[in-house]
Amino acid sequence: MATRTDAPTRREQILKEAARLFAERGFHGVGVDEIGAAVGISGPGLYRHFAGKDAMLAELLVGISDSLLTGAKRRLAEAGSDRAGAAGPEAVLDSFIEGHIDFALDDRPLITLHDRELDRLRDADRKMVRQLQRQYVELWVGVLREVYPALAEPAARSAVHSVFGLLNSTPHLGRAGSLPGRAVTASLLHRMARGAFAAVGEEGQGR
Amino acid sequence: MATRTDAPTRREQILKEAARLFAERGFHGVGVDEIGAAVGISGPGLYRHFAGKDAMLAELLVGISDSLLTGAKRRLAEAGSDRAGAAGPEAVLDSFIEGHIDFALDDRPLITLHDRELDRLRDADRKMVRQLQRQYVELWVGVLREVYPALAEPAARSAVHSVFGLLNSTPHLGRAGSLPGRAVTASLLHRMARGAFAAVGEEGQGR
DNA sequence: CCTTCAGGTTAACGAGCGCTAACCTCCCTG
DNA sequence: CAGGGAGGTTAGCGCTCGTTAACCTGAAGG
Repeated sequence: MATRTDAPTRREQILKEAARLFAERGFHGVGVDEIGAAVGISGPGLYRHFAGKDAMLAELLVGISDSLLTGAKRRLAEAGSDRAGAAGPEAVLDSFIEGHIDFALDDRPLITLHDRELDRLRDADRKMVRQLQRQYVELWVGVLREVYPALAEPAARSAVHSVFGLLNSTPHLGRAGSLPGRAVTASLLHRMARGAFAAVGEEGQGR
Repeated sequence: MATRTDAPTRREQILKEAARLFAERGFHGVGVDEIGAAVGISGPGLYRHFAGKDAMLAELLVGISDSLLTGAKRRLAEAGSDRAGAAGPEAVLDSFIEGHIDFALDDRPLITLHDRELDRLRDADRKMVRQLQRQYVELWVGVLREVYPALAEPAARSAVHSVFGLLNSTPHLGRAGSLPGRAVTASLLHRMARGAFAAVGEEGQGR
């Protein structure tokens, strides 16, 4: 039933290494020979698995966006049928934040690619990615406006984008695993995201 | 005494257009012919003004980092001798945030380059940029820990980087000037930044 | 009026890179 | 045991792109 068979296949190896290299040196900055070398084969052997370099980037970016959106949908559904039948929108928002942080911490190369190399896609793929991204944003906006009903929609959308910027800052935090521990970092990011939302959601706060 | 004479010279035209193009399509994604065409001359005429394409990027990135650092130093000094002789650290923090937002809103292409193409520099330039960046971060960390003395230094540094991510999200906000007005956006970003800092600065906040 | 020089121009070279062609070699199946 | 396809290999083509070379030109200065 699942589209994948069993073990981490060659394709996935390639995708993983390509993601890392693209994030490190940029899409144009890495050659197919390097990607091949990273998985033990050399150069054009990649073309047995992908139609071209562009196809790798496309599959990565679509995969990222789809994964984020799917995760958010799942979390929304789970919250709707969690315990008593209706967990508050606050819980959903926390769940969204948690999911995004997990992604940002576990797949840092992907999160880097996500907003860096999108323009290198051909039109069809780029539109697909953007549509998935927009759906993801809309889920956040909807939940956010449930938590803070006074928040206007444009402001909510801007706030969501800004919090994405905050959460996606993980690549800049520790160049070489100097993070003070994954759980600590996750908690810090989570509190900051909630604080940022609260600051725009609760209007009329002077100082 | 100033290193520049008077009017926006050709060099500056080139730098401005190069910044825009690099931000749009990436350093490797734009050719020298395009940069030349953007300022009315064609192709290798650029080499009368710059040693090469790398030199343009280097000058841009060093200029950005230096400008941010210089601005922060000035704001810190101004606050120290502002009115009564000692404006609170909160005012300095607000001033830092305001300055960074101005930069992020006025020079979006540069802010994009800032954390996107740094790895394409040769070692000497990259070290210079990183040193300037670190000094800038340290100024923020110092002020932040004055405002929130309970905040440990690693957490403060992470928080600063994360807020940079938040403030630097401006390129994702409105693709084509769909922002709800510059002042409104600036205010929103400012409140979110303060809210994010407050959330980590004031410990022991349950929910 | 001749020189000089800043600031252009076009032609062309050389390197790098994506991709294809042609070939090889297991392993699996009938 | 034939054979065929999956998954490699190396050689090489063609194009792009950064950079250089050689040449041109108009304006300032003695």
